[in-house]
Amino acid sequence: MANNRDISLPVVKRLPRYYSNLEELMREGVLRISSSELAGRMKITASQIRQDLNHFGGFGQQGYGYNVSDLYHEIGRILGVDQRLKVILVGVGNIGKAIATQVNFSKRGCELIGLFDIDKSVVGQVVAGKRVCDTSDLSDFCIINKPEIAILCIPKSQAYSVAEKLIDSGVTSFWNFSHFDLNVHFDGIIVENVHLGDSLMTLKYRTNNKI
Amino acid sequence: MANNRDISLPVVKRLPRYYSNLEELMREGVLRISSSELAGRMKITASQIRQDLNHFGGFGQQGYGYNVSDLYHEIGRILGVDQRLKVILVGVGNIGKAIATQVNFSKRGCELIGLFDIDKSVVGQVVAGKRVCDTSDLSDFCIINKPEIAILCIPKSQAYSVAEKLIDSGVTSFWNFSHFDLNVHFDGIIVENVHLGDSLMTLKYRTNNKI
DNA sequence: TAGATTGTTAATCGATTAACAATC
DNA sequence: TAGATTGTTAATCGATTAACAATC
Repeated sequence: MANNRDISLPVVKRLPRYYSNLEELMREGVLRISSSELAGRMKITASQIRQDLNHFGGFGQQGYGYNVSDLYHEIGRILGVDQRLKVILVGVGNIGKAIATQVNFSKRGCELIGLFDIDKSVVGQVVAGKRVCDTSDLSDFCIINKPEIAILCIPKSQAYSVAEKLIDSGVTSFWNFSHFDLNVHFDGIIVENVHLGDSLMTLKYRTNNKI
Repeated sequence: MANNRDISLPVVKRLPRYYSNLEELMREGVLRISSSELAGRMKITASQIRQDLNHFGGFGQQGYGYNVSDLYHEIGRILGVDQRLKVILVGVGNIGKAIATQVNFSKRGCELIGLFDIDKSVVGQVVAGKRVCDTSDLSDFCIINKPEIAILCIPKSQAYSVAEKLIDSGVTSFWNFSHFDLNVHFDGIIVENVHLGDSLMTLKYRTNNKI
């Protein structure tokens, strides 16, 4: 079994997909599954499934396959679904509001502990059961509450100064919905980008060129 | 110059990033740039930039580099920013509303021509300047108006039947925000997935394991 | 035991990086 | 012309797939 640090990003990105497929199988009442059956369902190869899982340990049994419930819980553990990582969200506009209310944080081992906006007309509003705070309180809040993850739903123009503040206050991980390239401007941080505009343009290109 | 069909997905996914970096350079008034300067800005290699661009043609000049404005417009043309691809959105909940109002469709060569929801209390509302229609009108609308792209912001449980209807009515491309695996259930369609939950879990794993 | 299927090593494939001749 | 930098080919790296011995 490899050290978790050695796991490549493509493997990590597939873990949530395994997890939700196993959840589905549990709901269907399936007790065991072979790598090739699961591969058929997910339209990937059985080899890849066995390779991926064996990065984390031997969860299967020769001649039998994998116990669905066991594997589901193992992957849940790997993904830390029963953690309680503290998350804050900055920028409670359309997207921010949607993320705050729509994403099931607790199911994924996160806890949304603060919402921030710079706009005085938004500050004080209650979103997802929480009062939106003023961005000027951001640093103090982070130093006291030590959130691990910040969600950025702010305009590109504000991203640099907000990220700088957050990094100075100890935040290292960003779920970045802003159109700003955090990795280019800061070192040693962890970033997942959700660049909606880029995603749409990629889709458009593929639509035009049938790929 | 390769046929557009031969362009690999990793290359296609980088195009929007080149585009927005060139836009930025234009704003800064930079007239020319070498592959290594651009590489420095984007934290990628100059080799990759030259490889990527040469899939589409020789846009540079030996000893000089690339003309920023020319390259910007070439990539815009490749991405089809002055097209008017017809897009519909199904599921006007939190996320759907945010996408409809926040994404700049016209800037990206798209036109949002219809919004649909199954919930009677949402039907009739005006979102992004458009009246939300009933999902029961979806097939007729698509047969008449022939949208190329559908945005799915619906629950997993509704995804199969909605996608089937859309495919039967001629839609081939999906911007999929639902937690449903379209590619597994339908062949020959083009899908860009935005699985927010998966993205958050990936970020969490990376945060826990510092990768 | 025989059959099935894993865990793991080896082969292949594809993407990225390096090198350099072409050329502006 | 000399210097710079591209376009393109070759080398490397990493991820995926195939194969098979181990074993339940």
